[in-house]
Amino acid sequence: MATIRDAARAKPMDERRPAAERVQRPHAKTTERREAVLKAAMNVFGARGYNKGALVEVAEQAGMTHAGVLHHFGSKEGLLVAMLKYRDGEEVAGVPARAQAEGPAFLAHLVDTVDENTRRRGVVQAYSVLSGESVTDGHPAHEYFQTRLDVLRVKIAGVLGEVSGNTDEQELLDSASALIAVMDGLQVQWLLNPDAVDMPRIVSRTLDEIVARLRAQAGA
Amino acid sequence: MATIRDAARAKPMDERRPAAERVQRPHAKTTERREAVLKAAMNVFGARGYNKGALVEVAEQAGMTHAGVLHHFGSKEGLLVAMLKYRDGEEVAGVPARAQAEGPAFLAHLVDTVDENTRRRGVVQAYSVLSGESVTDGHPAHEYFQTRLDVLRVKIAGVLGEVSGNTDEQELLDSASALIAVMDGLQVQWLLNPDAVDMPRIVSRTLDEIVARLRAQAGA
DNA sequence: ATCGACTTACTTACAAGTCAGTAAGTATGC
DNA sequence: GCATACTTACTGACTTGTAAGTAAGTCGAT
Repeated sequence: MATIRDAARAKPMDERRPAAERVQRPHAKTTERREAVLKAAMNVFGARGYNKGALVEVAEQAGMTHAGVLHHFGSKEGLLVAMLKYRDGEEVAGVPARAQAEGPAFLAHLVDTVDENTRRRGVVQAYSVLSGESVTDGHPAHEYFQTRLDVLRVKIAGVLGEVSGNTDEQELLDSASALIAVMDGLQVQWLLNPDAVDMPRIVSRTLDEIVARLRAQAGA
Repeated sequence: MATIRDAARAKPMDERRPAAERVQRPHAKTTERREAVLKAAMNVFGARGYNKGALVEVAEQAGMTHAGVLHHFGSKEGLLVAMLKYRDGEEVAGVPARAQAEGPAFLAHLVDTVDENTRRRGVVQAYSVLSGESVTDGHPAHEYFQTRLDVLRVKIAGVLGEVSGNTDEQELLDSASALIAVMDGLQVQWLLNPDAVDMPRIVSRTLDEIVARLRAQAGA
């Protein structure tokens, strides 16, 4: 997104900060309106991707003009980043115990999430599209997915260690990588052919296998 | 890409077919030039994605103008489809025995490919970006990836059956889905953090586990 | 072998549209 | 009265695709 030409075009840093970053927040319904925009962004970026998803369409779905969206988030990139953060926050707020759960509970929640996802196609599509796009040069979500995956890998490796009693760090990280890969990879397959792939069944079976093998290795 | 407006704008069907589809192919170096364009397309679409990848950049890398590219492939969509087909053909031609291999040899070749891919970042990136994009509404590569995954799933399930002696169709297809998911999912993780993920090791270990479990089930 | 008819492989120039971002104004809550 | 939450109007950059022209390759008939 950020090319050399963009830098040349940029105006001297004046008061261009988006509304949300400012100190005061006078209007009562501001948070509400911003959420409407963020939800619209999920729809549009999920359906069309970040590059092809247009601000006008996001704005329309939120009931304002595209300039209104830019008023709130400063730039298209700002909107995407805000949307990603919002999504994370919502998941934590909506299902508070999930991310904080420890041990077996965390793994159970992982499988539950996969099951819920079969009824939330839009969310799955947004995740798959954006994580695919994020590996391109200079994509605004690059860092987000990078740290997300790193954090998740370490977290899962830790829990797998707890559950299995295995202490081989490399083995635990590899297993975590494989589990994440199965979940993410299946999403794409499921989106392209929902009838051919039973995500929850395959994920839970894979998880069982991984834990069983880690236990066996720990015992040996 | 194909909207209602396109249909209205379309000229009466005259001689608008791209060069390649015509009967005669006069110039000797045509195939060579077309290949140069297709390779450029791999680079550009791999680095930026299909939506953000511009024809001008493809053309530049191939040493012509964007109108020249359109002369050969008719449209941007035509170029992408041709590129996808070319890639498949090249793989078969470059490693003739690979796709046709049966039984254990096929599985060994899968792992070999993963290993090779660690030295072909561009190819991996193109595949990951485009397969992610392909789940969006009306993406030109949607059908390509849909059938590619379906074919691969059935093929792998068949080979897993041969190798393990297991005859549970559902189980074999699930295992195939999981194996494909691991390979595809790891690619994204590897692209985002190459040092954190050892693709060949994890894939071959996953494959071993899958075969072992299918054998155990078959024996029971 | 070579001449002429035709096709191919491009180029430059343009059309038409899309998109993010800016500037300036208005209305409304605080 | 002042910042906020917008809107309208506009700009400029970039897009794909088309039209028209030119040079060169190919081929059949001589």
